[in-house]
Amino acid sequence: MAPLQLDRLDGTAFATDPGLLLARANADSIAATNRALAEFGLRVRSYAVLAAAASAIRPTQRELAEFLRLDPSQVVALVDDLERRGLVRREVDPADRRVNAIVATEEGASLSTLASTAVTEAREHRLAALTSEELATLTELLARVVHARPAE
Amino acid sequence: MAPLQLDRLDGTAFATDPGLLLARANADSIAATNRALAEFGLRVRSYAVLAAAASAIRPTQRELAEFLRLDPSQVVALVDDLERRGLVRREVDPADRRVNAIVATEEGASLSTLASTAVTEAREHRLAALTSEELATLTELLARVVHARPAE
DNA sequence: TATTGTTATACTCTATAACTATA
DNA sequence: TATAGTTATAGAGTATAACAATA
Repeated sequence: MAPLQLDRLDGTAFATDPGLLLARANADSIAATNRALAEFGLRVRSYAVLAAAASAIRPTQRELAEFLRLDPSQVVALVDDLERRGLVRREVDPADRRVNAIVATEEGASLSTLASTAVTEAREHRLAALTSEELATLTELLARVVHARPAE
Repeated sequence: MAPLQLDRLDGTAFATDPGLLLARANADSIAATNRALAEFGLRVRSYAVLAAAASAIRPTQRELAEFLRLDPSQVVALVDDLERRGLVRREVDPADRRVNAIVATEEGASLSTLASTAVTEAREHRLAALTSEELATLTELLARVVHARPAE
């Protein structure tokens, strides 16, 4: 049988550039995840906001922006959309009336659960090349990188 | 001294979602890399094309699109820009005149070298939380994921 | 004064389809 | 017929600044 012909470019030095690998892996991840989310009317970013809203932690819009690497104004648009669809609510903090906690409605919470299952399945298919130990290692290293973000 | 206050959202279940971690790490990576590339008039994507063109491998536009997860039409625009600036050339393949090999000019090659140094420095700063062994592990796992991309 | 959320705007990136020239 | 590259266009995502309400 014919030998597996890997991409010629994968042999070059810059093919091991971590930033480039990150970008390629992320592009694949977004494409596959958006496909998995399409049936729920969600995309990667709206799903992330919904999942955060469905947690017990009652994130503020500011926290969502920081956590998801979004500008606060982008969070406004995402929350507007989810709120119009009855999936999340803005709850004004009585102690500081500038602040909105974003919480999932009952409908939003169950949609989040369904979507989460689909996302997990798509990921397992996509990351089948890794053992579960390797996936755990990858996840832990990425978490360290993300948490250690330098100030500037 | 005050305890380190991690992001509240980092305690939630979806904070360990590999896709989300990938997206957050990539957002940080793109932002930091674009800052490092600004003085060269490059951005992440144009740098990637230039670096590929500066390799010995003479990539075609099709290969660049596949490798960088770009649509072929996006490669046209990126190469147009680099070509206008005298950094790369399109060389028609005499054996198949539909195909262009993208090769760096002398000026493009030296800019690529300078930019590569800046990108590496920015990365070392950004990934200082990882040991070099951990970085090697992260790189290898990402490469496996990227190469194993399922058909659909 | 500083911060949260909001509006407005422009720019970059991505996705799709149709076209041409070669094969 | 099929493939490499191109053009055109629309949509999604990102970046910036200015503003109102609240602290």
